[in-house]
Amino acid sequence: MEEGLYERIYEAIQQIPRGRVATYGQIAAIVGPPCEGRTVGYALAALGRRLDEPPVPWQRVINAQGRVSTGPNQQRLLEEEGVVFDEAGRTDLKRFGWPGSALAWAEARGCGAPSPAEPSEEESPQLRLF
DNA sequence: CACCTGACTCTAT
DNA sequence: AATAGAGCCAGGT
Repeated sequence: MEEGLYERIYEAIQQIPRGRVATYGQIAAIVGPPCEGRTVGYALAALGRRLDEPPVPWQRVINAQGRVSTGPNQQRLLEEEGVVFDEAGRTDLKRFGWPGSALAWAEARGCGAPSPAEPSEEESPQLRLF
């Protein structure tokens, strides 16, 4: 069953937990090429004319600058989920960014099974929620 | 079948 | 830090 590229994008977005945000680029990375940040934006733009079930939490997708792309309404929806924005309308992706994206990305690459021999482990991308 | 639209990201000034 | 410009794809009419 061949689903459109947009469908895969929607599913990736549906994996973003409440109170957490992901960037367009992040979603694109999860879906994989030829999906790019803008493609995600295009897919979401098309959402306005489609009712999906379950609904796609489009509000949790923001741009790489940590700012919403659709206007103050989206920001308000996120604030109701607990996401905090500063006066410049930016949020700290280190705190509210969806950390699960890295895992989803690895899965998409078929790296579900960690290799027994993993040399370079000197520098871990330690995700600190603080 | 061709044309048009659309919610991004990066790099350089 | 802010602004400007270039690159790119899928879906609907």
